[in-house]
Amino acid sequence: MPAKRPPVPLSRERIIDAALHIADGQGLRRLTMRRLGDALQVEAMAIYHHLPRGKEALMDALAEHVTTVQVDPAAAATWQDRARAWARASRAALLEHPGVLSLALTKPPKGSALIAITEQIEQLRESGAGDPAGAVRALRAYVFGSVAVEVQQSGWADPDAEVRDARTAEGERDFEHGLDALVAGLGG
Amino acid sequence: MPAKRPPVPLSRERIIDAALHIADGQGLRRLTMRRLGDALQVEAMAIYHHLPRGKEALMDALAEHVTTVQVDPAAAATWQDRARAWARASRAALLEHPGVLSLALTKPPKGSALIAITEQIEQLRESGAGDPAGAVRALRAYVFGSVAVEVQQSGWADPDAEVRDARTAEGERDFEHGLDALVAGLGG
DNA sequence: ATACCGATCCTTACTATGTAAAGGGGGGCG
DNA sequence: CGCCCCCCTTTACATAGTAAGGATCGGTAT
Repeated sequence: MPAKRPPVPLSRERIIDAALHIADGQGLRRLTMRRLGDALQVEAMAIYHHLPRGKEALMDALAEHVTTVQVDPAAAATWQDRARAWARASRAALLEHPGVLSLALTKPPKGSALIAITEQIEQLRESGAGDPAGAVRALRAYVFGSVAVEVQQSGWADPDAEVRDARTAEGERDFEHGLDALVAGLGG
Repeated sequence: MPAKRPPVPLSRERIIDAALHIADGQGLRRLTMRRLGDALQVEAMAIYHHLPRGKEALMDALAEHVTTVQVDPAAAATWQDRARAWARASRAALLEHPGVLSLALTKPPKGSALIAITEQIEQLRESGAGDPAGAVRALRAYVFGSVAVEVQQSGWADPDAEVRDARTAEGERDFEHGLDALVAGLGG
């Protein structure tokens, strides 16, 4: 009497959400197809129907998810303010899921993440930045590095640390401080 | 008839060198105990004698290896020059082994890497930097992020890219440019 | 020399993981 | 009612990490 239907049907979104939950809660190493299946009340192989390339596709999707950000262009007029808004949004997105940070830092941007980057370049160009592509590269580098150091220092990798949120007030202060310096430096 | 001795005896350094070679050449995911054993002309289990905690210890050792840098304090007098020298050395060490970059970015510093950091803080303090710990955090963040973006853009992760060296002239120019801005910003 | 011993390496075996292949059941359409 | 397709399950296999227990060697004490 096998082959029952799961309570709620599977979907790409539900898979990614569950994967993020597991990676954030127990680390990327413990994110396995079978565990992911258990979390979704489904056998592991069911996932392959929604993510045809298996775990590789899952990893790509996770990286894409935490690196895709968009900011309202109307919220800021100068390219400096837009750059800052984008950097803050990126930092927030990455800190929300420290478990997949290594993927975000390692995998080259694809799909929606890549689109978001080109959009950001366009926004900076329109608002008068010189070398907008270089500015976005520098901003991405700054955000990536800041988040990496913040997560390291929050003791997130430590399995027996009660710290489950990588965000700290000190980290935010440092981030804002360096961001101001970087944006100022991009002008010259 | 079993149990022959390997041509040249195993050692922690040889293991780490071989592991770096595999990770750089075929990616972290292909770095397996058995493959590492093959590269060393040894059975996989022999490695555990030199790295008692197994693969976890190996990963820690690799991260430690590419994040341990030292700069001659006599080579630069001002804290700005020392900061720049340290940043350049760190970047070079990380770019030399792009295969283990995700470990370096993710794992908190331990052992010799941690010692090198505290030494660097001390050097900056002695040469007159205000908030040397904050400066080192900012420099580490900048180096990490820059290298991450450089490696991403070099197409290193792409399995069928002929690019086996992540260093580019453009990357270096951007790095130096941002480094100047950051060091300037740290002064205020 | 002989007997022992500890460091180093091998063999075997077990569990966990990713995933290819094929099967089953349920709903919609003819 | 019969057929088919979509979604999920079963089964199976290659590969991974590593615990447990030998085997081999060089050296040391007797």
